[in-house]
Amino acid sequence: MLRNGLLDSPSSITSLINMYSKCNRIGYAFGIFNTASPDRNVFAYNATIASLVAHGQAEKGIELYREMREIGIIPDRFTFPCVIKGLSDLMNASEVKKAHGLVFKLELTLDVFVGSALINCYLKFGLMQEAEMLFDRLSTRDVVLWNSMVNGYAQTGQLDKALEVFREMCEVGVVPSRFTVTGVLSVFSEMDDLESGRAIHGFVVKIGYGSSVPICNALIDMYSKCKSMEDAFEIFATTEGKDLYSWNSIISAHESSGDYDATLRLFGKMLSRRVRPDLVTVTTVLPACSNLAALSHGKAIHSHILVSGNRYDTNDVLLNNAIMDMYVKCGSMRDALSVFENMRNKDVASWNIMIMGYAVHGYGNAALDFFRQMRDRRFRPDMVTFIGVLSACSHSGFLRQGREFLAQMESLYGVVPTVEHYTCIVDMLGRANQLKEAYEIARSMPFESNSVVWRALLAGSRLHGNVEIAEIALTKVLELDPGHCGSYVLISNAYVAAGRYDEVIDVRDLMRQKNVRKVPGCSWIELKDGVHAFINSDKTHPLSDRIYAELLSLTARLSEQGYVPGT
DNA sequence: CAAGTGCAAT
Repeated sequence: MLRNGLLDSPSSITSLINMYSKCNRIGYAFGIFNTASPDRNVFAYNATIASLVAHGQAEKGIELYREMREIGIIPDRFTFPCVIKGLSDLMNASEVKKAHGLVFKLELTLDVFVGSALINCYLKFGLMQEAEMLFDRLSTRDVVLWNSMVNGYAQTGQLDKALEVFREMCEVGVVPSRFTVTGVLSVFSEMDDLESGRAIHGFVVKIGYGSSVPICNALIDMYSKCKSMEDAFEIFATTEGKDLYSWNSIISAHESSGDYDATLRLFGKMLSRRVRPDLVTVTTVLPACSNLAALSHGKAIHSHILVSGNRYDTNDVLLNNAIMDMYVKCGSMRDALSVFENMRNKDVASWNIMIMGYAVHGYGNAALDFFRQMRDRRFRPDMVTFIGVLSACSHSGFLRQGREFLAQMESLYGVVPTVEHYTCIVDMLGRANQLKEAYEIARSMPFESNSVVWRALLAGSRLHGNVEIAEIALTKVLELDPGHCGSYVLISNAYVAAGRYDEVIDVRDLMRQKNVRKVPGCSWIELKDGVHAFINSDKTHPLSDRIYAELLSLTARLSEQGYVPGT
């Protein structure tokens, strides 16, 4: 076509580039731009830069911007919005400052689009004063500009400021748009302010935005963050044309309310409705698998990620951490390790997950080995790292090293110990029957003690049948957390271990008096067709006879190996 | 010839 002279004018080239860009064919758009080399004017450059930036290829777009500057093409008011957006994607603050200087020189500062791009960029960089100054100077502040300010404050966590700007915009008579509403709803989600969220919901209906999918999505999220699940589900159920955000929002709502069964169910429903999950979906669903110890579901999601080509960024650290954590919590350190070893980018959390995994599965040496490796590769251990390290010492009985780590974590690594670290130490000493020292630490540690610490001490006392310390610990637990039924069971077991059966009855009485009920123990077992929940002594499962038979033989094999259950 | 803002997970 080009050779035939049908598209020989610069304006047709620009139109063609725009057409391909709109159809998401940036390869073609870029190709047209490249073949049209003698006819490249500012229009062709603008269209191509815009296309590249809009499709996440800011690097290439900025390259073109530099090229057009070098050959002496003067950028115009259409060039800057996409160039600034591109520089903001690349987090290149110094180039933005330069571009801003050029905008000033070319007298384009009063253009709303250029101004808006600059404002958004400064907001993204957290340079609030710069953004405010530009905003104040623009005389024609349209609703888009107001939205940028409201959302900029919302996204940087300055919630009060976001609401202040929102009120100001309403006062000067600018009618909120759909974009305003979603931003303001996110503020109320973050503030856990159900009443204000409901008020916005009312406004949404009144002004006729009720069928906007993004607004419904924001409402789902607001209601779920404000812990009103019924409302969240109601909105979801009535949203016409649910998109990826709708599904991700409702899945996340169930995940954060702790309903992991429903989380997985909704994920399956989403797939059956042919809505394709993305990185956000899987990073929300994986923890649900972890919590249910649903290894096969987790593995299925992992496989789905691996076979989905470029759909997922398999170098994403958070995604890989979620996969590793799932394998750790489902008990497969081997799979976790293989993910860890194949990760190109690792962060402190990646190491922490492995250390904690080895710790709780009883591989104390492996945990400490990973700690040393992480340190040698110049990762800075943090609070969580030391929880893992101390848990490793506790679970594997490395008393000397545990004490050493606690003593050195601040001086050598700059991590100030917290109650949780002391709890690990109390737990460690308790398991090792060093109950006096454990009690001393629980009593005198430099923090307000909490029930978790005393429960750790109680668990240690039970394990070794130390009724005296168990009683002290129980008193403390009940003082700090009166409803905790596990404590009654623990002390009851301590009396059993000490042979003081008459007092076991006292505990049952006490529980009755305090109206405390033991929540039945529950375990999960994964069979071919899914995860099954078992409540202690539950005989309702269709296969319970076979399962209990299997459990009995398992227990027998365990005791042959010298394992004595601590009940 | 053509442009700027929102909602989901860590």
